[in-house]
Amino acid sequence: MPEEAEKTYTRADEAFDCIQTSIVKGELAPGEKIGELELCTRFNLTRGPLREALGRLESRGLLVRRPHAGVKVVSVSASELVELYRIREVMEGLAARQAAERMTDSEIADLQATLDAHEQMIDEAQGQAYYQAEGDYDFHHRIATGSRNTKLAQMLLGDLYYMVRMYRYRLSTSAGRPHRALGEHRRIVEAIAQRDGELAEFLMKRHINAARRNIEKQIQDGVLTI
Amino acid sequence: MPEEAEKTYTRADEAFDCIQTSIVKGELAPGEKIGELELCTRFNLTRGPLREALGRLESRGLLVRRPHAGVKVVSVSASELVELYRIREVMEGLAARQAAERMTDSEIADLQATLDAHEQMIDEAQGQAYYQAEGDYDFHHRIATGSRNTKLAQMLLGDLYYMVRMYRYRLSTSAGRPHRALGEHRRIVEAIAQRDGELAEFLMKRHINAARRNIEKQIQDGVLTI
DNA sequence: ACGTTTTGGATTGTTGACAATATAAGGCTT
DNA sequence: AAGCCTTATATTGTCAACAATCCAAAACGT
Repeated sequence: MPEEAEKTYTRADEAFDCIQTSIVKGELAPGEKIGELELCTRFNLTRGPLREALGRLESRGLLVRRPHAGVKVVSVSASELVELYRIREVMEGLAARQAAERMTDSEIADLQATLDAHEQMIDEAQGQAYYQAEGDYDFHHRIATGSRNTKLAQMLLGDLYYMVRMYRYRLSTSAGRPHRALGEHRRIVEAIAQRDGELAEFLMKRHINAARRNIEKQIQDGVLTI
Repeated sequence: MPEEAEKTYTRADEAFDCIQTSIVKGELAPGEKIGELELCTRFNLTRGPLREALGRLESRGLLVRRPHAGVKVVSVSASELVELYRIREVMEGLAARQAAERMTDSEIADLQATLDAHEQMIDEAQGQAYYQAEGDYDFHHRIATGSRNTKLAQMLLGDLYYMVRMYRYRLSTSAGRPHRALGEHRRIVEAIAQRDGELAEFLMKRHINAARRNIEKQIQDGVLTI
């Protein structure tokens, strides 16, 4: 047999995943105060593992906790969301540069293939923001892991993306943006394929910059109220 | 009365702080396997709060945990340490730029004052690496918080610095480096005082780059074996 | 009627006992 | 003698009861 990376899952892991996805999907709204007992009944577990999971979620910044007072889902202000994109800009810029230096040829080929798939998704699911977002997430995910920088990938995938995705669900991507974003993705992968790390970094930073400006515009227009 | 931000500390918070500092100070060596009972007796607490603290520490990447097998302190390889500095380069570059835009005049004055204090420390405690490291930490800490970017500060202060400090204790700063580092700090603060964000970013990136090269040299020379 | 204090309820923090699992030692087979 | 399997121990994961704390509603005084 090739490889059995089967990790035994504990109840706390389970709780962590469940609550995290619930927050990201918006089933637990930002700012909402949640009781431990309520969570226990909802996810079928006892308070021991739950509290361990809450500790992890707090440390990741998805929850805020006041002793004896309870837990509530973190609510990110509009300005804080913009700040998140400023961080993404520099970190993913680095990830793109290191990915250009370190991704294998087959990984790059895979990446190009997924871009084709994304294009189809955009054409088919015309305006289905959800699938566009998933495709975008997939792209950035691959670059992060492709950087071969363990901590960088961990910070991007484990911290930033979850917070960004919390708001992806309510962000209306403006009309032409998906196609333009795909084009930007293509150029980034081209730079990576040519092993031009400097260019990949530049293009990735500009790509996220554009996304940030798009959000700032929505905030100004009052479309996005947080 | 002005403001009472007195937070009630729970046993789990206590455990978290204790274990974290123990790891950073090297009292718990990297790679060391530690039992829960041992930790309980050492820090005088029971397993409930302890496990919550362990969850937080794992999520921050200071521990690795295998179900039913135990916890062990994370051990960062030499190459991973270098990668950490690559992340610091871009993130602290951003922090410096935003600090230049957002720090108050009095904060900047304070920062300049601390640099004077650092200079004295370096002169007095000739070669006392510990105090140099603390001064250096203080400088970077102030810039991170001065950026007014909550998440950025959280990631730098809560994640990266602890991992870097784990190794600061065993890194021998090369002969002339403290003075040169102080000079670099001075120029960064100058740029911030002039509200030149672009320059501050550039200088900060170069500063951390130099620190990284210093470490790489130590690794090559075999001084630092991880 | 409004603000302050007090008390009750509910929720969180903590504890110790119980169940499940991995590591390690010992015996068996080849 | 070496390798595999079995078993025993110790450690971790889980649970349910107890204690401490905060929040809100009611009672009191002004």
